[in-house]
Amino acid sequence: MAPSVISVRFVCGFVLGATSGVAALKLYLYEEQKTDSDSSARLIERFGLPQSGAETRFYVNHALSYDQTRRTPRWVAEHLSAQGLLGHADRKHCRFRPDPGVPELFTARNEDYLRSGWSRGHMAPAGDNKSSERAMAETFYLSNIVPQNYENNAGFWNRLEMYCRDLTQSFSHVWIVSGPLLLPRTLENGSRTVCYQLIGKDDVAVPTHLYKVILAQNDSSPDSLALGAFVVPNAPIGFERPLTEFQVSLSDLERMSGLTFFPAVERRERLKNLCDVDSCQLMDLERFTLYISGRKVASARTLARLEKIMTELKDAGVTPDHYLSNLYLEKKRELEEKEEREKKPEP
DNA sequence: CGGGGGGAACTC
DNA sequence: GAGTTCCCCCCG
Repeated sequence: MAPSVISVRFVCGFVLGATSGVAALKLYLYEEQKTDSDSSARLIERFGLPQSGAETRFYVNHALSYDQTRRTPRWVAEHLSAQGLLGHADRKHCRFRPDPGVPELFTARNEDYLRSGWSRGHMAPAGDNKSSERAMAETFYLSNIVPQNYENNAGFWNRLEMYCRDLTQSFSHVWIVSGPLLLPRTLENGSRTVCYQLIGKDDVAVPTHLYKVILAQNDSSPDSLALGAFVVPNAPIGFERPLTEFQVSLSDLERMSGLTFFPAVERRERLKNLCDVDSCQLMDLERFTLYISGRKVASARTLARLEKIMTELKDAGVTPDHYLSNLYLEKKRELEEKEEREKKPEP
């Protein structure tokens, strides 16, 4: 079958200097002051003022603001705790689908992503919602999804999400805000320019970067909050790159994103650096490979598949640890019984 | 854990 | 016949 023709579209724009922003702020303040005592203020909104659809949307276990222009979220917020991560909801029972709460005119569709060269990357991860089938299903709404590099999604970003879940072992509460960024770059002529790809008939914007803000708190010292902000390019990132390489200051991320994170936190100047009070270390290659192999062993359905997983692990130069070895032996017994049963009732 | 794809079965 | 859904396969 011939490969289908894929139209690739890009959006480019210039980033204005900071001075115009200051001017706009002054004008805004002036207008607001003037219209406060002006009855004609009502006339301007007789037929309503434009709506952006950026209001906060609440789901079982996450909340987000949707960007109707980019067909992606602006931000997605969630709260993690050790207790809340327990459960057995299975992503195999979930399907990516348009968010029924987003107007059809502005929603992304699966066809936009399929064969686009980009994967559908969760912002609130499915793996954070094993406690509830509904909560997990809602994370598969395309309002929670951005076009993400395959290797990044399955690799570095995946390990970052695992690290966030691990934090619930050290902290009572972990709040996370994740989202896409469309960052400018400097062209050869020196101009600061935003340029990003659009995919599908709905022109879903491919972010240049992804961000994650992590806020952690312990019940034992609730006044002591630790925060880390990270900006990750939407591209493959190898195991040799530490998470700390991608850490940025909160204010820098706020400048980039136009968002104010955790506005209700008092005394922000007293926030501790997460990477000072915690390792901020992602899984290394060996541990990650062992973990992935464990998941594959658990889901193996034939002995042939099971043996292939172990062979590939050996070829990768990784020795199974006790956990994986036991998992393998249990699975082997289970599959041997199963395949024996399937042979017997032959008519 | 994070993502794909194809095909059978089903519906209209 | 086209579209949808589910199941099972695969990959890093």
